[in-house]
Amino acid sequence: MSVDDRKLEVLRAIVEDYVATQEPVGSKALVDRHHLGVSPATIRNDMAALEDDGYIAQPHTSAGRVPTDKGYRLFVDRLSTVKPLSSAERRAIQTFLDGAVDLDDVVSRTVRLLAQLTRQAAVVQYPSLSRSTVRHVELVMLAPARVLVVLITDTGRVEQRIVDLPADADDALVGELRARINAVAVGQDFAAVETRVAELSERFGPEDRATVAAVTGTLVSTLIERHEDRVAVAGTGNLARYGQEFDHELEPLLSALEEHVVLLRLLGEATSPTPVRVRIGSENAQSGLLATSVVTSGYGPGELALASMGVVGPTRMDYPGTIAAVGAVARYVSKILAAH
Amino acid sequence: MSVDDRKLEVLRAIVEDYVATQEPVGSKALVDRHHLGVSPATIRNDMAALEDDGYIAQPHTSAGRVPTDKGYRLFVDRLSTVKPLSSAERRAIQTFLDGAVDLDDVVSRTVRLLAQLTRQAAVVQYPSLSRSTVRHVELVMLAPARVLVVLITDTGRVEQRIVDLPADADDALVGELRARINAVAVGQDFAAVETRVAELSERFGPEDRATVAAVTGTLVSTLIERHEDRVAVAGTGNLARYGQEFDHELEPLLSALEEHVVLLRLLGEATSPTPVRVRIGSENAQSGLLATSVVTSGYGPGELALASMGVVGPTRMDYPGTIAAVGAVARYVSKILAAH
DNA sequence: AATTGGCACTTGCAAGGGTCGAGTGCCAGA
DNA sequence: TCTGGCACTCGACCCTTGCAAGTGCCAATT
Repeated sequence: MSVDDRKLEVLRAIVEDYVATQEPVGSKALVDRHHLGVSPATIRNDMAALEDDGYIAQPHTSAGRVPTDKGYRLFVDRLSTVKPLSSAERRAIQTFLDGAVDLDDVVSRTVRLLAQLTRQAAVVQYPSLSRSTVRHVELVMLAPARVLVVLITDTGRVEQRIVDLPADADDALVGELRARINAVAVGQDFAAVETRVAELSERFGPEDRATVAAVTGTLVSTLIERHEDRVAVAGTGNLARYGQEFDHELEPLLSALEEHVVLLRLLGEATSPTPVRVRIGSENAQSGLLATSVVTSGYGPGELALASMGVVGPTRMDYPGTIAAVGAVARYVSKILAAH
Repeated sequence: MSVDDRKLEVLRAIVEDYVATQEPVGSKALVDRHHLGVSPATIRNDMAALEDDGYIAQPHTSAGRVPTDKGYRLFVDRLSTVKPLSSAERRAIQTFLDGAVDLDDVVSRTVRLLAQLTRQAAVVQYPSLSRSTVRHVELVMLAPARVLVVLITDTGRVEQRIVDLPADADDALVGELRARINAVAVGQDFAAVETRVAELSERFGPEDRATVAAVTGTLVSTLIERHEDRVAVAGTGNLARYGQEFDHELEPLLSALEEHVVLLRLLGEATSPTPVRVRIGSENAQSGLLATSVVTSGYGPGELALASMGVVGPTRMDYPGTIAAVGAVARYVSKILAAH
């Protein structure tokens, strides 16, 4: 085993021990717990080198070493092996998710499942409107000058809005409008709907154009405004267990978890479902989250990821286990959505 | 001023000082800060009596006194005067809530507003399905054997469910079913809908009854299952600020705030919008919430409260301010709902 | 050149001990 | 019924000390 290899092995051991014990780890404990075939003094030299390179640090002079964000990054990228889920966990995923009745249920079950599996805070984004397509648009007259617009997407998501019309409308007009909207919108993604629906009012007589514009305008604004999607959060209590660790940082963290805008940025842009991404500590560049790591994965029925899910926890988390859990849940949810 | 009156005055002073300083309050500090016209020794006697009666307690022998749950209860019931909101707060309520575009928006704005005003965790129940009435039921065919059921209530709430039919249906059947359901359901409360819709299948031919039953069954189960309403939570981070106080109790508290079932029980049965209710510490009889008080108020457009809102905080909270804030927000939201 | 054992050094942490001060309860006197 | 005085209790704080973990460096060994 070459020297560099051993240094990496030492880093791996430090990360694993530190994650397990939550205490700075020294050279002696390291040789005791892991059967590296060398003496503590040798390890000390390696540790000094690792510290020079910025992978580990000591909280104070006479303490053991603690991994830095950079150290965790190296660990995640090159040292961790995928930890397969236990069969109990696998079963938990199935039984937990198979009972879901609709999209809302899938999301709320998923977020609770993730929180429970990882014992951390979980975040699940509702499938993004912007990447899904329209399955149906329904117009319901509530009053002569009031129409409910219901938008149904191919992911099963439903959005509704009430429109006050500039003038009274009758069933015939609404019926025609419904038919025309669906004719141009069904099966299209949202960007396409936006342009195609805008051209609709030309097909109607001048006296109806204001009404048509009110309805299509609402539809388009629903597409745009709700573009910033909803997210579900669970397991914030799990973070309190690490209370000591975050110390006084807990409050901004909890606040951040309530800010959906922040969460969406956190979940980031999901492009394809497969790879699980990890953002560690300061890589987040998000004020309340400098002491946390975020493990995310895209998910969705097809090749494209419609949304993201992930967990938020302390940087000293069990990365292999968390990555495996997030990946497995994302794959399973994707399968469920595809079957729908 | 009679002796009993002074004892109550002492209790009031203790509660106010303790809430302000978060530290046990002694006899000397009491006479200094409040101009009771007597000496510390006299206060001590009163305090001893109050302690005998269980209104206050000392954490340890040589410390000052702290109110007990019973003491807070007496304070809330008889000693606290309503603290009018500042004009800034009043304005905040208006500007914050007036921009709401739909029911979801009203609820999410309300919960954030409450959290901000009281600097505690806020909980708002969505207007209860069970007490509202049906405004419209819409059926949308998604596929020959698949129908989307959309339920719209008079509070503007929309619930949807997808039904897989036992056999293919055509537009005519769905149209007739839609008409009949609306004929018997619109304007009715949910209990009535449940019975009246059940009788519907008799009006259809035997070959369609299974289809009708599938749709009406789904409708009814939506009424029942979604009966347990959704709640919105905000401001959990505010609780972390009291971290020391709750000590290790923070985790179960956060967990409880994620359990919607627990929250709904906490919000309790709202019967009429007006009175603000306060549950103090052990009165909650809810495991994670023994160190917290809950201030709730019903709200709704009419005389009957459709739902509840409230805040959760430490027992040592500013009761007059919190009660005023919750009451004012509840009244304002009720007004908004009535105007809708 | 890499590894190792030894050794001096640093430093946080826990325990012990002493002082301080806030606060109490009680009692005698007004 | 109230008040001043007094002895007492007990946690908070500070300081010291001993301890143990862990380090860095160096000379010796392989």
